[in-house]
Formats: sequence, structure tokens, C-alpha cells
Amino acid sequence: MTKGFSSVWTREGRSAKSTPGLSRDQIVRAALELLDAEGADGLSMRKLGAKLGAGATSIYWYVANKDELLELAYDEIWGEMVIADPEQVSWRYAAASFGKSMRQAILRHPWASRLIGRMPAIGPNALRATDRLRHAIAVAGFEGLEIDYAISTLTAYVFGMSIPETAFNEYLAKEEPDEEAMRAAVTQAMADYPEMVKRVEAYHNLDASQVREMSFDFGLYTVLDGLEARLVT
Amino acid sequence: MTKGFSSVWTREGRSAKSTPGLSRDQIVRAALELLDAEGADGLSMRKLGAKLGAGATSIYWYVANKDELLELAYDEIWGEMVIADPEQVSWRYAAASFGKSMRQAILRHPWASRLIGRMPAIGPNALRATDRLRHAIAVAGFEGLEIDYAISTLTAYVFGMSIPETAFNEYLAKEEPDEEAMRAAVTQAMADYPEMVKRVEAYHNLDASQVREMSFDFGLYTVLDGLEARLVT
DNA sequence: ACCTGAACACCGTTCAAGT
DNA sequence: ACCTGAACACCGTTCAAGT
Repeated sequence: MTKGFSSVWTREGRSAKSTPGLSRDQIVRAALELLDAEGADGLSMRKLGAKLGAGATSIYWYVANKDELLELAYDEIWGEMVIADPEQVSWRYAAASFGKSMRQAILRHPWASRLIGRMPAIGPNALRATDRLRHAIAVAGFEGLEIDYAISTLTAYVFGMSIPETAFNEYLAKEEPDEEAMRAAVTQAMADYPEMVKRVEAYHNLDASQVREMSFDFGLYTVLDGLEARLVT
Repeated sequence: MTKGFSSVWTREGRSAKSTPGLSRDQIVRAALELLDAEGADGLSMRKLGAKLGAGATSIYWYVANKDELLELAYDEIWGEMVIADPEQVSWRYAAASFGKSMRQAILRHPWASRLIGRMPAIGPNALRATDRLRHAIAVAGFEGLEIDYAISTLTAYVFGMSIPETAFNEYLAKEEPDEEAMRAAVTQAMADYPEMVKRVEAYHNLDASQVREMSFDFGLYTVLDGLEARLVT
């Protein structure tokens, strides 16, 4: 028993022009503010209504449900992902710039992590960004299904680094664990694995966010090298 | 204002032996059943209590909160991730086997996707699995911080493929969109990007899960090639 | 056309009270 | 030591009713 298909992007919007009361734009902007300020759990229809000086249920006039609202908010993040022009620079540089830009957009809006894959990314910003990456990959020389595979490989890597990173940042913000206590507990849990303890201790005096960036770059170039190897064959 | 550090794995368990009433094991097993059967949203303390023939709040005697319960459940998934012995096979084969095994474990337990990175993976199963991957990467020839970078690159790729995949599966299961309607809507949304439409149409007669597997393997070997390139340098 | 409040069916968690 | 029920402070969503 299917239900057709529905997405904000394929429904007729309510009166895009007239502005007697609220507007979809206004609602999305307010939702973004709430999400950026308080995280994914900070957005509730009641809070959003209050912020807009309206009843919680007024929002349902503009949006079918909370998921549609999140679809709209999610697409804004795609708007922040930029890519260098692959006609001007090497495809590697273009792809790398996109990867870094994706990561930054997600780190700026950690709440977006939870939405990745949860809804088809077919908003205008998502399509524009994806098409540009597709173009860069095509310029590189990939053809047919390998275009999609290459795109997936790159975006999966970026998502896979960024999603856990934001999740852990949220954990840190919420739980505020004592760093020393945490390290002690972790090394204790690793008592049976001395090599793992060494790994943890290697980071003792390093700046965490710098290490994450170095780690991200390492993997990014790894993926690009791997893609290049696929082109030669 | 930090709060020390707390995790199920570093707290004293409540009476691991005596079994007058419930037990932590029993609770975790029931939670896993609920999660596997109904997904991440299917687990509530009330439902879990009912399943165990107890009050919802009885669980709080064995577990500090729902997050601790999820930590316990999450570690079970790590127990399903296996790796070939890197002393017997090539490190590439070992790493590939781990990657495939990770993906399968996540696909079997889609609810685990949401937990990735949200809590330190320091349960016994997570540690054992991670240590084995670390060993394979060390056998390959990586040293120092690059061991961690290489591990992160591989796991990020697998997570980045699997998380959106499970999220989309959950979306499909919940919304049950009509396939034809969805494809029509998507291609319509892509009206301005003819090259993207071509990409979508390329999948018209292909088996979706087969394509996902091919795509996963493509990326996995891409990552492994990239890692190998890093070793030579 | 747009907005409202009440109501429904849920949540996680706390806590005093029971045995 | 273990379990309970009531209560608190929330959720998303529906819907009849208002203007």
C-alpha cells in the first residue's frame, strides 16, 4: 500500500507571493536560527510558533509536517557547499574544494547530520551543488555508472567523517565530560589493548581540531588518489 | 562546569551475578529485539518495560538512562563486525573484509546508524574490533598518527555509505512512496539539469540493492588503492 | 485564506513510596 | 535490593472552530 510520493519540492507551495501573515521563508529562517542555536533537538513546532509570535499549529498551514520543514532547512545547507570551477582548475582541486566545503557546511550546522539520506536531496540548492560535482567528475574522465560511484565515494567519505564528528561535538556540548576523567576512563577501558592505549596517548598534547583537519585531509587525498587510480585503468 | 565522565562501560555494574528480578543482559536483549523489529523510534522505556512485564521505570535501576541502554545495544553491533586475520591474508583483503562486515552489520541493524559517533565506542566488542583493524593497518606498514588516519579514512567511507543508505531505507519503509511517482517527481525537480536526469534514468532497469553493492565495492577499492598509494611514498 | 486552542497519543525522567 | 505509579515537562499532529 504505497502513498504516491510527497516532498516539499514537488508540492504546490501556498501562495508564494501574498504576505498577509506568516510566510514559508520566514518560517524556515526562524527554524534555521533555532537549529543553529540549540541543535536538532532545539527545534519543536511549539518553540518555533512562539518565536514567530504565533500558535504552534499555525505552521501546519505552510508545511505539511515537521519533516517538510526539515527538508527546507536541509536544502539551505547545500547552498553553502561550493566547488571550484573544474574548467579553471584540475578536477582534483575542484573535488577537494567541494569536499572541504561540504565538511565546513556540516560543521557549521551539526543538526543537518541527522538528515543526510533521510530524505531525497532534491531541493534547488542540493541539485545545483550535486550537478556541479557531477560535472567535475565527468571532466575528470569518469563515464556511465562510474560517475555516480565516484560521486558516492567522495560524498560518503565526507559524510562519514563529518557525521560522527558533529555527533561527538553534540555529545561533548551536552555532557560536558571532564577531559582528564574521560581520558582516564577510556585508557582504563582499553586495558587489554596496549597498542590502542598508545594510539590515544599520541594525542595527549595535540590540538584536537587541528588533528581532525589533518585527518580529514589525509583521507580526502586518499580518496582522490584512489579515484585517479580508477581513471588510469 | 564539567561533569566528570560517565559511560556504562566505566560505571560499576549493579550486581552482575544475582538474579532476583530483571538483569541487564535481559534488558539489552529485549531492547535489541525492539530496535531490530521496529527501528530506532520503536524503542521507548515504556514499551521496553511492557515487553519485560515490568514497569517502565524499573529499567532505571539497571541503567542510568536511555543513552546508557543504547550504549549497550550499540556495542552488540560491533560484535558482528569481523575481520580476516592479516597474518594469513593481505592487509588489503583484511581491510576489505572488515569494511564489508561493517556495512552488513549496519544494514542488519539500521537503528545503529544514529548512534555512530554519538557516544565513545569503548565497549568490549567495539574495542576488540577496532584493535583488530588497527593491527591490520599496522601490518600494512602505517606508523604513528597515520595509523589513525588510515583507520578513520576506511571507517568514514563505510559509515558514510551505510548511514545514508539505512536512513533512506527507513524513509522508504515509513513513507512507502510509489516508485513511479517518485521517479517522476525527482526527474521533474531536475528539469534544469538534464545531465542529472540521465544519471537517474541509467538505473531504470537495474536492481537497486545490487547497484548499491557495486557502488560500495567501487568506493572500497578506491579507498584501499588510495591507502596503498600513501604507503609507497 | 489564515490562525487558534483543546485534545490525543505519545515521550524520558524523577521521586516518594512500597516490599 | 528491587520495583511501582503518579507526576512533570515535554513532544508532533488532528481537527473543529473562529475570523
